Amino acid sequence: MSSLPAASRSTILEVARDAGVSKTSVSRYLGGERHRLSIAMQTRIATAIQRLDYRPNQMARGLKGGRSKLVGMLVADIRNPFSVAVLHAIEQACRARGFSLLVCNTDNDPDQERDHLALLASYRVEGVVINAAGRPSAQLKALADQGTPIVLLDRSLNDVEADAVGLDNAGAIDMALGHLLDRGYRHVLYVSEPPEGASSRQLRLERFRQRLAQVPELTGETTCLPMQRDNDALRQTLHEFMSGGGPVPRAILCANGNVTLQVAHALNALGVTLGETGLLGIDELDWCALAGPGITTLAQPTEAIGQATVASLMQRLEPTGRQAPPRRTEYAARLIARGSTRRP
Amino acid sequence: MSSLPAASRSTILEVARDAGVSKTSVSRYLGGERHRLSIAMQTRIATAIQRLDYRPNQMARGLKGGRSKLVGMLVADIRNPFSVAVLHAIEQACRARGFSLLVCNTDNDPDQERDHLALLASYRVEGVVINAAGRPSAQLKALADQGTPIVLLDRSLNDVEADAVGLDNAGAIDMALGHLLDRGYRHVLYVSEPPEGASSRQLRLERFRQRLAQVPELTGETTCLPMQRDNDALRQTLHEFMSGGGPVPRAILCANGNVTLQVAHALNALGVTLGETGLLGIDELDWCALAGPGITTLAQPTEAIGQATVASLMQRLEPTGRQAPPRRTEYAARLIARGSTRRP
DNA sequence: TTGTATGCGTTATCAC
DNA sequence: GTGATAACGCATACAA
Repeated sequence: MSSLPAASRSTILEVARDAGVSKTSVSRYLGGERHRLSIAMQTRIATAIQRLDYRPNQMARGLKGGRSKLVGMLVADIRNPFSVAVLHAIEQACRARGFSLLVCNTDNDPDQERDHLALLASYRVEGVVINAAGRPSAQLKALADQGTPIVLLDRSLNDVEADAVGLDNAGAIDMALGHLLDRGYRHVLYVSEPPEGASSRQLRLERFRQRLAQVPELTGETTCLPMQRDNDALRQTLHEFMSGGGPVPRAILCANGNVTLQVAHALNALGVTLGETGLLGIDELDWCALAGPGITTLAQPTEAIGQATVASLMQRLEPTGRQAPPRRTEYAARLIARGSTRRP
Repeated sequence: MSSLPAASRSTILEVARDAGVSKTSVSRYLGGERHRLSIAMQTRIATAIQRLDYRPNQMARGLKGGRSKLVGMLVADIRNPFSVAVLHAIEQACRARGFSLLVCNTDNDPDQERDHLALLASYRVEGVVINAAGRPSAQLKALADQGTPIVLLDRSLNDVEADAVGLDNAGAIDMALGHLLDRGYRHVLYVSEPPEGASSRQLRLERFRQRLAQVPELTGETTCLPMQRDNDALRQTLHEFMSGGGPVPRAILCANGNVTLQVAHALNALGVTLGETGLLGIDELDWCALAGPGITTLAQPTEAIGQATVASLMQRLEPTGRQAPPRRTEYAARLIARGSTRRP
């Protein structure tokens, strides 16, 4: 059995010929209109499809009806475990509904984001999930005008009308500060990446400051730094905080998983004892139980977030759901207390 | 400025009309044949494209020439940081060459793998990168016969002719055992996930046994377990190893990053002191420096692996490269020594 | 240098 | 029930 070189895929026409029927009938068979065909024809078509190992060409299908069966997803940082967890849930949900996911990583670069958005449009994706890196409002508006539903993931864009799904950021900060207070900490350093262009970062930062003003038992500071590896600036900042003159005991609150990682590295380098100095991070990471006495975290319900995202999208795809006003879906964080917030 | 509902995207025909030229000329303009057009026409077309915000429809484009500009990637476990790192590199490389990446996660499920492979075929992807979960030989053969280049990532499939890229597994095991020997360990437990269907796991396991037979100073055991969370079986196995009667000092060698994580959790629960008992893991993870005295690892060059993968694919896409015999590209691991292999 | 005509594989609109 | 046939948006052989 010699394999023919470049045996081009069979088409609906070949199936029709093989079965001795018309293209139309085959198309109907595939398009969920079997009930309109005679049993005899159904079986003949089924046989032909099997024999030729026929697979419909999604390109052609998309060209004709505008139904690409594709959902596009823009991820700001594919190496972020939180993003991947949500991505995973989204992919499953899409798949369950007959959609495939075209994933684009923007590496937090607005330029790449713009390019990728254009790309997704050119593939006529039927919906877009975007974990925005910049403010691609123009592109998104173009998509929206074209009738493509958009869901904003984790980060909102206030100048674009779209559903949004994410964490209850204010609630998370409240939960974090409540826990730290419970555990007896009195002075908190909030460490974040620069909040520009990431609404969730802004919201968390804002809420932190707000709560500080409201809760007299608590004082604190904030610092925003880019989080590369071997971060001297971060180490320096932490060092100053640790040796500063504020109230004690002190604690550090990390705005997201990436920050938690870098802060943990820096504290490690500084020889800080976790617990004595509190440490709490937003985002659960699979190693948090392993670092020192374990790092206390606020887990985001990634599965629920992913499911809600796709649910929103699918609703907008229904003829009835198109017009509804934008809706924001928020989920509460879940506290996972570990040794890093247990004072000796 | 009221936004028109569902303002359908403009087509090449509208651009042509707007510019007062023929479709063909516009098509040429976009297809990299501008040099064949008069300057006047070029500018008119450019203007029209801008004004209409025209974007070529990739679906139609792919339909005509079979050039979907899509590369499909099947990843066995999207939540594995190693896979994501390689995925990241592959995406960048594809993008640099004008291709987009259609990513499918199979969750190590051969059924999902088969489905996704069919899906990729239906989108007429021009190449496939597969980090195989099962033995989808039939599907891959169909793709290959159809002329679609395939690259096997990390895991080989011996009954399918395709390029392969991955780690030098034997070399990595040698390096690991050499390091453990250097550091004075004498008895090694090799922990792996079940190797069935993952060639790299098989190769590493085999080599471990082989080296043990060759090196008289070293004795050891192997165990293969599925790596879920809260793994009682694993904890039990490790406990027995630690309290067993073999030579000392003892060390544990983890077959991949996932194993390292679970073993670290189990050792943590058992209260084992790292270093006194050696621990070395294949795959570098970003928290390895943080667990106890730091975990020694063998890093895979994920960037190089990703680049080589795409390079292979692109070579096969050239008319000249189609016929070349399958080629295997292997990269050496890099040792990152930390406290977990430093005896007190 | 530019334009015309045809076809890619599919679905939808008609007729029969 | 079933089958021609016309789009869908684009690239390309061919003609001018």
